[in-house]
Formats: sequence, C-alpha cells, structure tokens
Amino acid sequence: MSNFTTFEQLIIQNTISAMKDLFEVDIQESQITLNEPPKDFDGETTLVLFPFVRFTKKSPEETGSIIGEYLQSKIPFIKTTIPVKGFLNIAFSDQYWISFFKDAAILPNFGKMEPKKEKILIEYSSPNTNKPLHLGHVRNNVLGFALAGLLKENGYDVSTACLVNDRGVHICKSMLAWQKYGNHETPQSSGLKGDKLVGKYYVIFDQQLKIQTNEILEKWAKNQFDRLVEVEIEKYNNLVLKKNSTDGEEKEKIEAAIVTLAKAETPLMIEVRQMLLDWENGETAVIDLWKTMNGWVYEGFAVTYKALGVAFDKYYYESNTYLLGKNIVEEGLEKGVFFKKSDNSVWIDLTADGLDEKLVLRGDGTSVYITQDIGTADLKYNDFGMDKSIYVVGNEQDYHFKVLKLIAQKLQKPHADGIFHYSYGMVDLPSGKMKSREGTVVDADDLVQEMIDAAQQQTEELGKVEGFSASEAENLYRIIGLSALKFFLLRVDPKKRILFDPLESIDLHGYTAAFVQYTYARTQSIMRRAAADASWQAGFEKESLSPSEKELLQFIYKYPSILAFAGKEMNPALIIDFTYNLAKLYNKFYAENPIFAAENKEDMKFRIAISALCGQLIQRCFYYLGMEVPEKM
RNA sequence: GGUCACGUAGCUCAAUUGGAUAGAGCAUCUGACUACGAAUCAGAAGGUUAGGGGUUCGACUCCCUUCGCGACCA
Repeated sequence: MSNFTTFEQLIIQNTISAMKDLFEVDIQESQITLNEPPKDFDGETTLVLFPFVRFTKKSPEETGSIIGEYLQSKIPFIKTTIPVKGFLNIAFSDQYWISFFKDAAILPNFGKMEPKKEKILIEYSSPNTNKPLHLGHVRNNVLGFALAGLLKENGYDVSTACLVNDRGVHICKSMLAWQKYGNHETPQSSGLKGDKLVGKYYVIFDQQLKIQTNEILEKWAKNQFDRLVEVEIEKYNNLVLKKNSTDGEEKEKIEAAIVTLAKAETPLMIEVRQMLLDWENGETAVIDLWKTMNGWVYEGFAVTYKALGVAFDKYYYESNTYLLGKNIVEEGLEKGVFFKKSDNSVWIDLTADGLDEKLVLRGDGTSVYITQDIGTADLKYNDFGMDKSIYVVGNEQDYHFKVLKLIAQKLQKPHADGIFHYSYGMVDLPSGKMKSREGTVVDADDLVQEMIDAAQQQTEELGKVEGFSASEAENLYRIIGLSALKFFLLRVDPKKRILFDPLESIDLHGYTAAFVQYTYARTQSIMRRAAADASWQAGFEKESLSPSEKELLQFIYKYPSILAFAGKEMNPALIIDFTYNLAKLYNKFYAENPIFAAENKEDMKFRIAISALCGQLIQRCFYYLGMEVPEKM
C-alpha cells in the first residue's frame, strides 16, 4: 500500500487540520469517529460531528458544512459532503476507487501484515488415547488450525503443539478390558482402525463395570459387605437413610453418590487402580501393553488428522510431563505462594482473587491436573520462548485456566502473563448434548465421510462432474465436503456454543463453503478464457464505475482492516464472513456486468483483473483457514 | 450454595465493541437461463433484541433486577 492513502487517514488528518485552521483547536485522532453511512446514502464514510460542536460553538449541521467545505478543498477525491443532523456524510469519486485498485488491491499479498517479532505458541487438539476423536475435537482442530493461519497472516511467528493425554486411569480402562475380553484382537485381525479398536474396549469396560456395580449394590442392599471397612459401611448406610428421606433432584444426587461408592469397590476398578500403579512403577508387561495399544491409537489419529488436514510442529505427551510440576510446588512452598494442610496436601489460596482455595498436590504426594499444567507451561516456554501461549480448550475449563494463569503469576513465571485460554463453546446436537453413554457421540471419521458422501450426491445430481476423471471427481467431493464442515464450524463466534444440525451442515446453498467455492470456480472459468489474450494484465484505463463494480471495490478495500480486526479478536468467523460477502458481491457484479462482451476493451480488462483479484482473495482466505478451493465444480 | 457465560425473525447465525431505519442464510412466496457456469441473480414477507428499571445526545451492546438455559467450583 505504498503510495496509497486510505480514505480514513485522509479524512482524519484533514479534519484535524480543519479544526486547527478554522477554529484554532488541537484535537486528537481519538476524538474523531468515522462510521459507515446509512444504506440510502451513496457514500463511503460518515464523520460524527458531536465531539466538535463544543469547539465550534455552532449547530451540528453548520459545523458539518464548514468542515465539509474544508475537506472538499483539500481532498480532490471527495465528490460530495452532506451534513445530516450530527453526521457528515462523505462521498468519494470513482477515481478514488480505481486508484485504490491499481495502487493497492492489485499488489500481491494485499492485506497481509508485515512480520511481527511476537512469537505465539498455539496448543490445540489435546486428544485422549482411550477413544477416537469426535465432533467436539473436530471443532477444536478446525478452530486451532484456522487460528494459527489467521495469526500467521497477521504477521505473528506462530508455532503449534499438541498435548496428548496418553496416560491415566481412563487409558488403563481400555487396556484392562482388552486384556480381559480382547482375545488378542488387533487392528490387523479385526480390520478396525486402531483408535476405534481401543475405544471399543473402553466402552466394553464401562459396560462390564456397570454390571459389577449393580452386583455390588444388590449385595449391599442385603447387608453383604465383602471387603468394606467400617467407615465406608457407615457412609453407605447414612446415604441410604438420607436417600429415603428426600426426593427429586436431591434424591438423584444421593443415588449417584451411592453408585460412585459401589463402583470404587468393583473388582474391575480395583484392578484398574493396580494397573495404574504398575504403570507408574514401570512394570514391563503393563508398559508394553500400553505402548502397543497407544501405537494403534496413534496410527488411527494420523489418519483422522490427515483427513482433517491438520498438523502440529511439536507433540507433547503427558506420560513425559505428568511429574513435571512437583518441583515447582516445592519452589512455591518456599516462596510462600502455596501452603500445606495437616494431611500434607498442598494448596493455594485464591480467595483474594475472587476464587477459592485450590489443591495443587494431594496428601499422598500425587499430582492433580493443574500441577502438570504448571510444569508443562515451563517446558513449553523453554522449548519455544514464546511471548504468548494460547490454549485452545473448551469453555468448560474456564475456571481451570484462570487458576493456572493466577498460579503462574504468583510464582512470577516469565511466561505467566502470556498464558491465554482460547475458550470456545461446546458443540450441541439437536437432540441435546453429546453423551458417549447414550451413543449420541458423532465420530470424527464418520462425520467427514458423511460430508464427502453428501457432497458427492449433490454434485452428481447436478451433473457437475462431466469430463472429470474418477480421481478428480473424488478429490472434488473431498474438497467440497470437508470445507462444508469446516465452514459450518468456523462461521460462528468461537466463544459461542454451536448447534450442529447434520441436515443444515450438508446443505450447500446460502451461507456455505460451496457458495464461496462456486464463486471461485467462476472466476477461474473467466481466467481460463482470458488466458487467450493476456493484454488485460498490462492494466486498463477507466474513468467511472458501475454501481456493482464500485460496491465490490469498496468491499475489497475493507479486507486489510477485517484481517487485522479478526487477528486481534482471534476470530476466524470474521474472515469467513468476509469471503461469503465477497462472493456474494462478486456474483452480483458478475450478473450485472458483461465481461467478454463488455462495451469497450478497457472495461473488459478491468473486469478480468477484478475477477482475478476476487479469486485470489477467496483462495488465500480459505487456504489459511484450512480450506481448499476447486478450479471447477 | 457460589462463580462465569449465554438469551436477537419460525430455525441457524450477524451487527465494525455505545451510533442513524437491528442485517444474512435456511424454510415460505414472486420473478430471471438461445447469456462469461442458474451450486447463481433480483424481489416479497418475517422483530417490543427474554421481561422490568437505570446511565446519555444515542443502548442488542454498559449498570441493577427478575425469569430461562448451560458450564464450572466445594
């Protein structure tokens, strides 16, 4: 944008000098507000006059005409200035927009920001190795990838990381169930994807656990307490007493507490806890099984990640990091940030910060999640030295991250202030929340495949793949289906929760990726035809614009500020919205302005050039958000 | 019990962070292919922004309150 000045800058600078020259007042840039003019006014911007009235000592309307006259004398590009009440509507000439196109928009990487020094690490995805990825992970992955792309486009030095939760009780559950009921089943022998196979045994564990729990409950009801100590029996009896004296919600809570008590006493849970201890002690048999099964899962995840098109610069594994925070707890005790209770457990008091007391180390010396996260934050800082550490994690963990940041700050960690929880909303289904127990979880692989199938069906119905080879057609379905899914997930504000309606998500009309992709394919169709005569690339001479040409340029003009704002807000939905509206305006332009049948050659050259630009912009935005565009569809 | 979010057209989402008449898509209804691609375009209809109060030139946006839905913390 070297020799091009935005109209905002022109107005702001000249308004400041107007106030100086005409009223001898020094005003600040911050006192100047520019709005978009109302729809019925054909102009580009509106200067809000209220802030100046007290200096001019005149009515808003009079103030407007005086400033307007001044601006017109200083800025040749201004066509009209019209004061209405407290607002000065300003219209620029077509020449201004033509010069914008020639001097700014046409440049490669229009809108892309200069590299910044700031380093950002984005952690996202965070899978568990006990079950396959589902729709919730898909939103996380798609968001994380798009955020990384958006911030790169804003000039930041961005790296990505994936923290794999590869250890713990839940992992042992899959392992134990496979050991007991698996008959040496492998991905090869069963034909199941590795993560699906392991997930299957996680479900089996849960089913068996339920059976054993009920057995225990039946026994307890008959006063048969096999290995329960006195205290526990008393606890149980008290709960039963309480349960019988209440009803409604309270009763359900107590029933749940009884079930929890019984679960802990099942042979399966006892074995699982032992397995976890064995794992922690590094017993070969358990470690081997763990490595084998996790290996299966990683093979499965690799397939899903590849299908989704996401990748990471670095993987972290909890099996390597889960002990990390402990020495920091010691450090914190010395500094007096933490304190010890009589049972030896270590806590931090956050009541002064509006939270409560939070456990950081259990009485038996074992870690809790927050302990590990403190340690991992240190590790990541040593590896990357980033200024900002973004965690793409659901909003159910808002509290957790508030605590994490506070603790890091109280420990005076250099990375503390850079901790940022990128908190996004949960994905709901029309039937309500996804619940694994009720089998309403939407599997990531299935979802992607369904989207691709839907794209194929609709494309074939329209007869759009004539002349495509089989592999070209297949690639097209993948591009359309996958983008439809990503666009659907990215188009809403990340902070808000999403209602995922499968029927709506496979619709390829309206506010969808396919609409934008179709527009791109249109521009490429133009480019193919234009290739015969390259004279348009040399430029054009043009004095005035048709309404839809002007509208299109005015919208393209906003791209740099939209990109900057989206980056600042870390909101990919704003870019999605830009691509959709760009496509919409291009389609309008396309319907209203003949290109190859234009009245004169200069119009034709301009229209080809603007088609090229629209295509490039769509492609670029889609690309850094993680979506592809087809040349034909 | 406490903390934090959210509530906008029948449905799914916007609204440049306090600006003029609250905008899109889906669904519904009207039009436009012998045109560079109709997966498109043009148009109609749809609103007491959950209710009430306040702050000011001006409130979907900020404050208080009631209701509703959700998440988290003992």
